[in-house]
Amino acid sequence: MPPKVKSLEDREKLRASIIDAARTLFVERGIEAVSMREIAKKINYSATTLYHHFADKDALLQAVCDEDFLKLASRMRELMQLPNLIERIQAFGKSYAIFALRHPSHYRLMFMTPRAPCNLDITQIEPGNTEQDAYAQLKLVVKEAFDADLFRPEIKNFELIAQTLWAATHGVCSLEITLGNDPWIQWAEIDERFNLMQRAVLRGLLLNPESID
Amino acid sequence: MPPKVKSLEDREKLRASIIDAARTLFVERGIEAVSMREIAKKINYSATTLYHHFADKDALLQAVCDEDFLKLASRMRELMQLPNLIERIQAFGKSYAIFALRHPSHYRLMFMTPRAPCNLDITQIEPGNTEQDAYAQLKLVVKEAFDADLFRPEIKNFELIAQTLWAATHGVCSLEITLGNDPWIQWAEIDERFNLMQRAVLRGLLLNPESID
DNA sequence: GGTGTTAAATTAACGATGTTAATTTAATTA
DNA sequence: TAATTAAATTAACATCGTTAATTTAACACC
Repeated sequence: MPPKVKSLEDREKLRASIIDAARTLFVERGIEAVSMREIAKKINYSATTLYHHFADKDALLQAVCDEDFLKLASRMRELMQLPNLIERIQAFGKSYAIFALRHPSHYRLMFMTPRAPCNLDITQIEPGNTEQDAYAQLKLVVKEAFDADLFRPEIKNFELIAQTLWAATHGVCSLEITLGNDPWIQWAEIDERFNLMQRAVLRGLLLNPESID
Repeated sequence: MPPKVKSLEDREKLRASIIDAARTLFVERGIEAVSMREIAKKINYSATTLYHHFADKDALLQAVCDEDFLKLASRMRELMQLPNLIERIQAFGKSYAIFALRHPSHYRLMFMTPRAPCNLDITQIEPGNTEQDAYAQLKLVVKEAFDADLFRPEIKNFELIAQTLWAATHGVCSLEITLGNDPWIQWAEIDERFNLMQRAVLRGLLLNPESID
């Protein structure tokens, strides 16, 4: 018994519920393990209906990621008001890590899965827009600190600094996600690992490393 | 026209050729995009033959990874003779990164794909054996440097240091693999990113950071 | 109020996948 | 020569992403 002719609002609602169902399942069991049919069944629709809202599974995945990117960006945005620049950078990293470790499957989707080079065509997110793009925000803080000569002078490129800070936190989080439960490694506590990484890399980048001791 | 009754040597040879074909295809096009039938066709066998040598696709994948882990470990092993401890640590990181970036799909298989917690049952590799386990080697160098009091004294746990060094390099490499071609980010040169990370994190960990300037 | 038109959903179907069952082939053993 | 058995094959199954064809029902107009 198919209903008919929906308002634009209803269409939007259905689209959102598809995304939510997809995310829940992706996060629960991994992307490849979830079929379009399952996603559809979860919201009591037939599989083909999904194709009226998304071109294919990849497009649906991209939509899920988009929402998550936005959420991450808005969470990050709250930290931008911290007055002390270095504290702001530290809080930024910590908040990012908490997001990653609380939503490991989201994080895997977003930053650990090589996908078609971030389909700029499909994605809704405008790169560089600090409202939407967490990386753009990181660049902003780092640039401020860079302009205030807080970093070692031989580093000429502030974007390189941002990328290094990002990679450091990403390294800790993604290793934890991939191998955190692996008996092969006797992992130290994740907090210890994160803290040491953050302190070490900052000490190595800052002009006055003792300022964070 | 099926041949028949193989010597144990022949069996081993076929097994190896399956692994090689699988690796080649996995690396070329990614794990999920490659079917058992394709792997089989590449060596002129039917798909079911693979199942006489590997329980399923995952077991075949594990076998591919095992070989790669061994290769990585043996490559690392050559560096262990460098006399200077810090140079050895640096060379270790560099060699690791070169491996990761030259064989991104291998690397993805090995360190970026959450799989059943490193099936200690299935894997051939003995964790801790420095002949087979690159991480065990890293621990060894780091412990030596730790015992020589090269690191900051407030860091009490040498394994934590090893894990931080690993995460730093992994962060740079895995971001490059996932997003290196993404127009969203204006990446600095990968060499720059690697070098800055290595210098920064070492400076942050070492008792005498100026020793690497 | 009936009649098209059209959007939204459905069922049916296609080709490909991982995997299993049943079968064939041929070398070894008795 | 006959029986056994390992190694391979072909056939088949259920499921996947996806497309085509079809049905359902709300609206616009006469």
